[in-house]
Amino acid sequence: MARPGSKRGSGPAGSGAAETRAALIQGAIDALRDTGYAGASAREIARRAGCNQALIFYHFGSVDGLLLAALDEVSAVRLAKYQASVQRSGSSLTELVKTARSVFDEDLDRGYVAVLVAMIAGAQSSPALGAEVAARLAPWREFAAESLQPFLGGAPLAGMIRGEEVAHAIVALYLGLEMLASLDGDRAAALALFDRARRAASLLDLLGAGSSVREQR
Amino acid sequence: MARPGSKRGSGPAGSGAAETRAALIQGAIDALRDTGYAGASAREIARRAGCNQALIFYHFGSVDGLLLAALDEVSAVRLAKYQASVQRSGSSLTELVKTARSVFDEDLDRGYVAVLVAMIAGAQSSPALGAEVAARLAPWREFAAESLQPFLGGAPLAGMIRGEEVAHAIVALYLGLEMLASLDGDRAAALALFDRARRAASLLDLLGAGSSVREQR
DNA sequence: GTCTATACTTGGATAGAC
DNA sequence: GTCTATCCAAGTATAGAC
Repeated sequence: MARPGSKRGSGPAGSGAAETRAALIQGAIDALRDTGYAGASAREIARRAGCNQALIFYHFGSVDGLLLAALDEVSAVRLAKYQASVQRSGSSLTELVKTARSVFDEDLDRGYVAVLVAMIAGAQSSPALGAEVAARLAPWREFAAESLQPFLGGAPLAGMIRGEEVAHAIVALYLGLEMLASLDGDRAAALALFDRARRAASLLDLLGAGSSVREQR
Repeated sequence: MARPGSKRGSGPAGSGAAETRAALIQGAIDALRDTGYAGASAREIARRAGCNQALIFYHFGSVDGLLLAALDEVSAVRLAKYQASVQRSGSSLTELVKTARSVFDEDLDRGYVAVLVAMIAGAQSSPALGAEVAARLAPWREFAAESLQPFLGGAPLAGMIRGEEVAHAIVALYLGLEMLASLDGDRAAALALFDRARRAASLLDLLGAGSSVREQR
């Protein structure tokens, strides 16, 4: 079952074109997480991927092209996981917050949100990159809005808040918490906030228990 | 009143050492705001300051040294203004939120928070820089906690929230809103949030009107 | 204190051998 | 598809003239 067209395997494990692409993308994710956009150079990424710097340009055209592919990868993986987790958490706001907490925790471990933050920050250096990053952030924003929507329809707070506004705030808060956690090297403050939110949520769940929380219209 | 030691004035207006330092700091602020940490190179900053690239190393030792001086400048200027504004806004939460909104608006215009965001993001590239940035962020966090403290003591929500937690969330939210606004090139979503918060605050002000909102102990 | 000139390093990108 | 070699642009930093 040896793959054709691969003469030797000094690079990434497996050494087909797909494996090389995957290794480069993972190298880009690691570099963005550990050193930010400024440190995510072609040579640094290739070093982490264990292959040659020229391959970045062969497979992705440019460094920014690779970084955007890395962002795509992160977005796809995380969005799928988030959606599954949120669905599993059912219709209770308390459960949603608990899910958000564990997801945040895993994000910090894997550096997924760090990648997003680094790319948003790096996007300042070119308008074209900014547009690409914005397009990739859009699904996250929609997802936040959709996850919150069931709880805003007939909840006790109805009329006081609008879905997109809350979603915008949640996304901003998520990004900001990641920045502070990475700066401090300490996620305790962020996790404490999630715990506090969970308690507030359980209160809201109680208040809305008999009312129309689960109603559609 | 000609200053000694300055032979000619092709650089910044005035052309004393202090003027040059100020021009470089302003150039660094502009570069960080417009192009992020990755784009804030010695040559780019010097171009914006209208003077020579070598002067950065003469006056500040390194590019990072200048960027930190720029962050110092921003921190000092903004903190002074914030404190004055918050004191002027008195003891009503509604007024505090209104103040926060106008301050946020001005920050986006001048790019002050953009500088902070860029430096936090850029700090990923070196642990030493991270420590310096963290130290400069500390006063902002303390200020947020102090501003909120009068409203958390005996407010209706007392016991549900702790000051440092809220302050942490506010700072994170502020940073995140700045990131999203700069990415979108549109601050409307953020401003709408401030308006929503103001309405919520006026509700809280009403609820706490007769109670111990202003009590010290 | 400020400039020019320059040394040196790193980064993006391509050509061509294999 | 991958590697070596290389070009060129841009970056940090310093030396030395003025």
